[in-house]
Order: sequence, then C-alpha cells, then structure tokens
Amino acid sequence: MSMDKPSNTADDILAAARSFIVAGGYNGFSYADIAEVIGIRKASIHHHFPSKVDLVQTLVRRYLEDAVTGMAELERNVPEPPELLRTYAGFWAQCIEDASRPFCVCALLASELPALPPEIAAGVRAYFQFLSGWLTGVFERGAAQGTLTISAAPRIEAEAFMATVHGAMLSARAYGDVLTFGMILTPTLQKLIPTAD
Amino acid sequence: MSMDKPSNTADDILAAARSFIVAGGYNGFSYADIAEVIGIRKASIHHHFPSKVDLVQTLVRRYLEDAVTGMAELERNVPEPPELLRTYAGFWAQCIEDASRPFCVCALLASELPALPPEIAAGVRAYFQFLSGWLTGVFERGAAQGTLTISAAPRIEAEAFMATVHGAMLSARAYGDVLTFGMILTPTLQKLIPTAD
DNA sequence: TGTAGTCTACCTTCTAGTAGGTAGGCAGCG
DNA sequence: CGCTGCCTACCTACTAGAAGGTAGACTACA
Repeated sequence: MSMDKPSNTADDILAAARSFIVAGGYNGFSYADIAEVIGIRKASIHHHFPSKVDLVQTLVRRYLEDAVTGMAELERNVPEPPELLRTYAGFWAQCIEDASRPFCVCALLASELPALPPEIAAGVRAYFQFLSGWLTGVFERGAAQGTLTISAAPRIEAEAFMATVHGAMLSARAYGDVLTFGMILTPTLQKLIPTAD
Repeated sequence: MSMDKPSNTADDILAAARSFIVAGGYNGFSYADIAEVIGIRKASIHHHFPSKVDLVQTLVRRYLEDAVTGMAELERNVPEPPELLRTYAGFWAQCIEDASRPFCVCALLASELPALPPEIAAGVRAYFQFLSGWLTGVFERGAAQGTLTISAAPRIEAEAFMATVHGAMLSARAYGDVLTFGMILTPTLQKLIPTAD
C-alpha cells in the first residue's frame, strides 16, 4: 500500500536493531554491531538514521503501528474475545518457541525506561497504553457476552493479563526454556474462559 | 553476628550499582557514574571490585542470599500461605510506592539475559529458581490446607504468580504510576484466597 | 545532472581497566 | 619505645579500545 521505500537497507537496519534490543536492551548494542551483521559500514547507518535515538524511535513507532494494524486485522478474522486472547497468547508462544522474536521490544525497553532517552520512553508508554486499551476492550466485550469470566473491572483484568504475559516472557528467558511461556499462559487462559472446563 | 567487614565503601558501591541497574540495566551505568554519586575515584572502585563482572556478580549473589534469609524469616513470622503471598506482594507494592526499590534487580537483569556475561546470567537464573521454588512450596501448603484456591499444579500457579508480579512491576514503570502494581496484584490475590470474598 | 547510498577517514567522548604512588593503621620484635 | 614491614584504602595519571557521530569523496542510476 504505502509505496514509500523500495530501499530495504533501512529495514535491514531496523530488523537488526530489533533483534539486538530484544537480546540486550537499548545500551546493549552499537552501530558497529549492526554494521557488522548486515555487512555495511557504521557511517552508512547514520545516513539512514542520523542518531541512535532516531533509529530506536523509528523502530518503536513502527512497532506500535504494526500492533495497531495487527490487532485490527486479528479482530476482523477472530471476533470472539476468548479466541482473541488465545490467539494473542499463542502468537507470543510461537515467537518464543521458534526463537524468532523471543521478547516484546517494548516490554524490554520498559524495563530500562528511567534510563531511556525521553522520546523513546514516550513511544514505549504509548505502546503499553495501546495494548492495555485493546485488552480492556476485549475483556469488556467478553464480560458483556459472558464469554469471559472476570472478577474485577475489565481494565484491571486487562492489566493483570498483560502483566502475566510480560512476566511469562521474562521467566521463559530466565529459565532458558521456551515452553515456560505456554505453561504459564494455558491455565491463565483457562481461568478466564468458562466453556473450556 | 558476622564480623566480616567494617569497611562500608564496598557496600556503598554495591548500593549505588543496585540503583543504577534497577534504573537502566547492566549496560546502563559505568564505574564513573558510581564514583560520582559516592564521592570517590573510579580507580578506588576497582580496588574493591576488580572488574564490573565481579561487582555485579557480588551484587546478584548477595541479592539471592538476602532473599533466602528474608523468606526464611518471613515464614517464621507469618506461617499462613495466603498471608505469605500478601506480604510478598505488599513488600513490592511498598518498594514501588516509596520508590526505594522500584524494580527487582534480577527481574531486570533477566530481561537482558542473552547479552549478560555468563557468570551473571547464572546468578540471575539461580534467583528465579529459588523464588519459583519458594512460591511452589507456599502454593503446595496452601492447596493442602485449603487456604489457597488453585486450579493448576502448585508449580504452575507459582510460576504464574511470579510472572504477574514481574509484569506488574513492568507496567507500573511503563505507566509511571506507582499504584498500578497494587491494582494488578490485589485482584490476583483475591482469586487465590477463598476466605476474602 | 542530481541525488541516494555507500565508502574511507576522522573526531570526541566515554569505557573498563592498569600503573604506580601516598597516607595511615597495625602488627611483631629488638 | 621505636623501627620495619605489610596491609587497606585511596589517589593521579594513564592506556587501548569502543561509543556515537561527522566530513567529504566515490559510484550508480534515474
């Protein structure tokens, strides 16, 4: 659709930055690291992203955009709240199991938020607010339809669910066991979904 | 009791390092940063901790030791499983609300685990294993006594609880709202504790 | 011809870490 | 007592390398 950029070096840089950030956070990589993995010189990265802040800001902005469009598309294909939660959790379970994206970029950046450049911190906050808002909507609909069993306000259930997902990513990483995430999320989902008993 | 060290500079260094790590992770601070806040020269830090790995390794080891003794003491004073969970959650709620320790050192380090020096990564893993083991024991006793309502195996409930706690820390940080942690944990505890309805 | 993309070569600042030295405390011993 | 020697804690001054970033030239291609 958007015919902005036929050049894919910028995308390669963003992809490399993403995997470095997912591995070690904002201060865990350098332009030299990116340059090496994509076979380019440091200075060429500055051509695409004048500063590191520009680079990561772009990455976070796009990450949120992708989440927004992804959730919208997900809701078109899968309208049932229980199935939405299952699909969302299943997405991350898959990413962790095949090691393709073993952590959420914004969850990782949030952990070092006080030390982040303010522009990036703002982007990370925006992601959390979007995700929380989307989940709150899912819980509201599920509660209204009776397809989700909740005992607190939808907003609070949404925050608790999001927290469990992020914490489960952390545990999976700490244990080095890709199945930990699913082990935690499966019963969490079961408690929320009355039909599957 | 233990008459090991009258010198408190080493402890000052560890305390400064802890607050820097909590703020920005392993790569988010330097010896120069620590030197400045405690009013000492960089080289003097190397006298106490020859390398940065030594410093953080010591910090993580002591963090685990403190957790072990802290949990043991907690169990002596508060033997009931529901109250143990409440006290544990309350401890972090307090730390976050008064900003004294707004994040768990090992939870933060776990997020950047793939980029950590292996000695430190091992220490972080040990902390997760201890905490998970302790919580599993609490859930086992609570389930046996009927004082905790669980629907999955104690080990799994323990992992889910730990994940929610860590994720709630992350959300509190992302929103910059110290009350978020309690907002998430309160209903999570209520679901586990049958008496309080 | 212009411009997007890359390069080499460089700069400045920060990094962890080292070298070598000083000041004071506290042995042990004549 | 006073002297020697060692130890802890700290210092100044330095290093090599990595960090983010810049300047300017080359190339390819529309």
